[in-house]
Amino acid sequence: MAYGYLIGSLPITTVQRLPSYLRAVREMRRQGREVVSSNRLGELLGLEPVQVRKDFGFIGITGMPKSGYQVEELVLAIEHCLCWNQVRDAALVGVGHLGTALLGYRGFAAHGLAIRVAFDLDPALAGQTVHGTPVHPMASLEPELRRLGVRMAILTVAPEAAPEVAQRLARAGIEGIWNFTGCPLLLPRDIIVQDQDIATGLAVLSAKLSALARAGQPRLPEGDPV
Amino acid sequence: MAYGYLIGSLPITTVQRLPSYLRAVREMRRQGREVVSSNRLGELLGLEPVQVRKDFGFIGITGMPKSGYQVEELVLAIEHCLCWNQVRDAALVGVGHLGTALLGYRGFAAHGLAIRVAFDLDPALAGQTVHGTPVHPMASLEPELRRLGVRMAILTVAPEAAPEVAQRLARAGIEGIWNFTGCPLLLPRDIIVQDQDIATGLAVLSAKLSALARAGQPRLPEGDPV
DNA sequence: GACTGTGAATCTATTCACAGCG
DNA sequence: CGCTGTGAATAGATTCACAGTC
Repeated sequence: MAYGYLIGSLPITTVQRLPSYLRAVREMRRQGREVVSSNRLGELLGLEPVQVRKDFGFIGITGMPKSGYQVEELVLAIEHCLCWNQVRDAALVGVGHLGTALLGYRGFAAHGLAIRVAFDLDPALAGQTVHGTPVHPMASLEPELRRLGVRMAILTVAPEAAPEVAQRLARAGIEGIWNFTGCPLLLPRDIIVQDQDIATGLAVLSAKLSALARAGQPRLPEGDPV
Repeated sequence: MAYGYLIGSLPITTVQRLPSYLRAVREMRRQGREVVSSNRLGELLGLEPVQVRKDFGFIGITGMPKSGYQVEELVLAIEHCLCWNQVRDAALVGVGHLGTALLGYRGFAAHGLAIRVAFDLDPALAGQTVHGTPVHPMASLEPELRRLGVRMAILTVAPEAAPEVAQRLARAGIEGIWNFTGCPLLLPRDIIVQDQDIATGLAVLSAKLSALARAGQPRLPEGDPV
C-alpha cells in the first residue's frame, strides 16, 4: 500500500468517513458506553469491520483485542483530526434560501464552525441579522473579511455570480471556500475549494432509480429485514 | 479494465461528473456553440481531457477528430443517462430550514425533479403551502404517498427522527430516498438510499485547511493565476 | 474465543502513451 | 497537425486471509 494521496497524513476517503464515526461515538459516549468494537460500529454505519479498523489505524488509534476501542479516545482523536475541537470562524456569502438555511443550522457548533458574518447583494438585507448573524452589503466584503480575519467562506450565491465573488474572496485573503453554487471555481491552487454540489447526489440517485426501472422489478416485494 | 461496479452500465464516478458536463454543454448550446473538444471542457471543469473522453465513451458518445464533440448530442445523451429529460415526482419530509430551502430551489426543474408534496410534524404547517408545495401532517404520510404514487422521497427531518420516518417511507412503497439527515439509514437493500451529508464535505475542507496551517505557509503569497 | 492489526490480493479509477483519423 | 479513442500502466481503495493478543 502506497497511500501517497493524503490530506495531511490521511487518505481522503478516511476523512470522509470520520464524521459518521464521530456522530456514532459521541452518541455512545452520551449513553455511557466506554468501548466499542469495529464490528459493532461497522454494523451501525453499514461498513466492513476491517474498513473501520484500517481507518482507526490511520488516525493513530489502537484498540484492545477482545474488548475493542475506547470510545472517549476515538471522540478526541477524530475531533483532533478534523480540528472540530476548536472554533473556526467563517463568512457566508449569499443569503438566499440555502444561505438562510445554513445560517439557521444549529449543527455547525458540533463541527467547530461559527458563521460570524454574512453578505448579500440585496440592500434590504444589509444591516439586518438573519438567525442571529449580521448581514453586510457586498461592497464591504473585502474590508469586513480582513477586519475580522476570517479565513473560510461559505459560498451560496447564484451560480452566475459565483466566479466573480470567488475571485473577490480569493483576493480578500480567504484560504478555503465551501462552494454550494454548483459552478466550478477556477482559482489559484493555494486556495482550497470544496465543492458541495447537490446535483451530483441527485445524479447518482436518478441513475440508480432509472437502472432499477429499466431492469424491470427483478426483486421480491419485500427485501431483507433491517 | 474490468469496470464491474456500475450503475446500469456506467461507473459511479462518471455519473457523478455528468451534472457538471451537462451544465457546461447546456450553457454552450445557449451560446450557440455547436462543437466542443475534450480539452476545452476539461479546462472549464478542472478535469483531464482524457477523463472527459473516457466518460463520453461510457455514455456512448463519439466525437470527431480535429473538431470535437457535438454539443447537442452531448446534452441529449447526458439527460437521457440521468433521466433528467423526464419529470420525476418526489415528496419531501421535514419542512425545517433545509426542507424549506429545497422547496424554494428553482434548479430542480432542470434536473427533472418535481416536489409534489411535503410532510411535517408541526400541526401549524399542515394545510399550508410552502413555496407553492402543499404540506400535509405526518399522519397522512403513507396514504398520501400511495395516492399520489410517488416513488422518491427527500428526507430532511431531524436526525433523531430519521430512522423511524425512513421505515415508514420504506413501508409506503418508496423506492429511493435522498437522505439529508446525516443519520445512516439501515433499510432493505431494494430501497436506494443516497446520502447527502453536508458534514463529509466540511470534514474534507477542515482537514485540508488544518493540514495547510500545520505545514506553515510554505507557498508564495500569490499563487498561480486563474 | 473474540477481538485487533496488517501484508497481500483484488478491485476501481485515473493517467500515460500512442495509434488513427480528417 | 489537432483532435479522438483505447490498451497498458499506475495510483488509490477495499477486501481477504490470517497471525497475534488479551
